[in-house]
Amino acid sequence: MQPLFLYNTLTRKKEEFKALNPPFVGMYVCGPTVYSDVHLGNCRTFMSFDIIYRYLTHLGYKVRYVRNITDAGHLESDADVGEDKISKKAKLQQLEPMEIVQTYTVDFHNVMKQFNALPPSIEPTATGHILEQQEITEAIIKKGLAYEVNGTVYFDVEKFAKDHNYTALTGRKLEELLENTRDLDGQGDKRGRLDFALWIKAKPEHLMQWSSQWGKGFPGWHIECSAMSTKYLGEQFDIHGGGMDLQPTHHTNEIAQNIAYCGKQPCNYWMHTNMLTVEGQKMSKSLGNSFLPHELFSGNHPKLNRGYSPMCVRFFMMQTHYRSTLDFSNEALQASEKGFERLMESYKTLQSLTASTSSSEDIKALEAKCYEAMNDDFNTPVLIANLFEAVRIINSSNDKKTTLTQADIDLLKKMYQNFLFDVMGLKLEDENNKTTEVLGKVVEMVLDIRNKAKADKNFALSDEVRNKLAAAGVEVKDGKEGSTWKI
RNA sequence: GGUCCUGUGGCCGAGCGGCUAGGCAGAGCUCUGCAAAAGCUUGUACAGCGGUUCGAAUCCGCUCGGGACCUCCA
Repeated sequence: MQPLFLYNTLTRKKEEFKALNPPFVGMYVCGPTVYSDVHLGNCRTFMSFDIIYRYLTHLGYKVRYVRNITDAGHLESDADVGEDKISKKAKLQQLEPMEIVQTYTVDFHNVMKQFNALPPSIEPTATGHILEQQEITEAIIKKGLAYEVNGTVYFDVEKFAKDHNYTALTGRKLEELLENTRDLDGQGDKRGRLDFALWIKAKPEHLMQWSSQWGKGFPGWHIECSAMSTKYLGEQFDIHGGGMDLQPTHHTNEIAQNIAYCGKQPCNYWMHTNMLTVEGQKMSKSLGNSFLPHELFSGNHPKLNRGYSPMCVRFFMMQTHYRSTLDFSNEALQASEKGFERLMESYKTLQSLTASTSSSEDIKALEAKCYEAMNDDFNTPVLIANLFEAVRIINSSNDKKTTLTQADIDLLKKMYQNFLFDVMGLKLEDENNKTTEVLGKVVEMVLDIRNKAKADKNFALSDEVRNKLAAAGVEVKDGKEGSTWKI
């Protein structure tokens, strides 16, 4: 297996990936909270990990990819006075909390399918693992690293930090965190300012609550990931991922919980994806500057000139490295769309290339560069740059300006299959249905007639036909060996 | 306020001590009845000011922008 390097947030550098138990790989990614529509920022993270999942699989690893669904509801503030998001929405719409969960889970799956993201191997829900969360909470209390006050259980961060590095993931200093944490309401029961809840006492009106030895309540915000990753991937696994915004609080606390529970770091590699921005600002639900995926597809949004297909958006995202911020704009989207079309067009051209006895291009070297790019922390922008080199070669061979042997043509086909379709998860947009089939025949017939006009040098008529077809959305291109067209 | 990240040609976006990124847009050429497509050629970019070095977009310092986290968020 070829060496793969990835950036580990824990060590803040690129490291060679070594699976704990090859060829098996355990990967956990923090999934969405299903209390409203997924927005593009979520999608970007999941698409980045989709590529990572696909590439690991391509390299021959047997990956168990676990991505949770947070359906138990998180508090609105880091204190036990908030109301959980899911039940808030539920009251608003007069729906059962699980009805909200169901609606948005289905919506989430639909969107990810449109983006051609593979489903994870296991997609566990927080509400399905209440017992596991309670067990871990209890175990942490027994270790003396958590305490119960009035039905709420808190993790004792300062006590934990005496024997362990609480801030390993961020590299911050504990003292600074203690000094800089803002004063928040409702922190009265906590012993330390950094302490966080493992189990929260529910008020009677709280819709989502479960029985526990500490009374009626619901799990804290970080414990679900510890519970589910441990259950499905073991106490230690290979990769843990999520958005960068989860790093300082959610993931830091998750590590603390795992170490408190079983004495081990949950995983060797922590990977974080960067944020999506709109006009320079983080796209976020709370800022209200997010587009919904369907708004992007339809173009039905004040900030968008028109719609962009899911594959175009996926390609657009792949043109930026997962650890860089990605800014959304119409111009950038349009530029990507053109590039994407050219790339996909070249795949069709590749199918009809004629072989020569020798090659004027080094396809093997190009393939090696593609692997090199992906092995360097999943550098999809560089991979795409290499694929555009392949586009140039294919087009130029089609123009008879370069030559390729059959073996090289086959290798190019393999590269497209491997990198474009299997690893990047792009696909040709669907054009196969009866209407287009009939339309194809009609266009061919019109072009036949037009060719007769051309043969008679009746260019006025042939141009008129071409213009009218163009107006109807059919683009005609005249080549040496006849005309081609596309919609 | 604290901690950290970031600033690349008209736009997007890689690179992160010496070697072409790439895409989109623009210009020229080839091909073509014309057009389109495609190919080829073309851009003397690295916020500013200092410093380290034989050599810096890439390392260090300062200044000025932008952003993230510190509070639920992918």
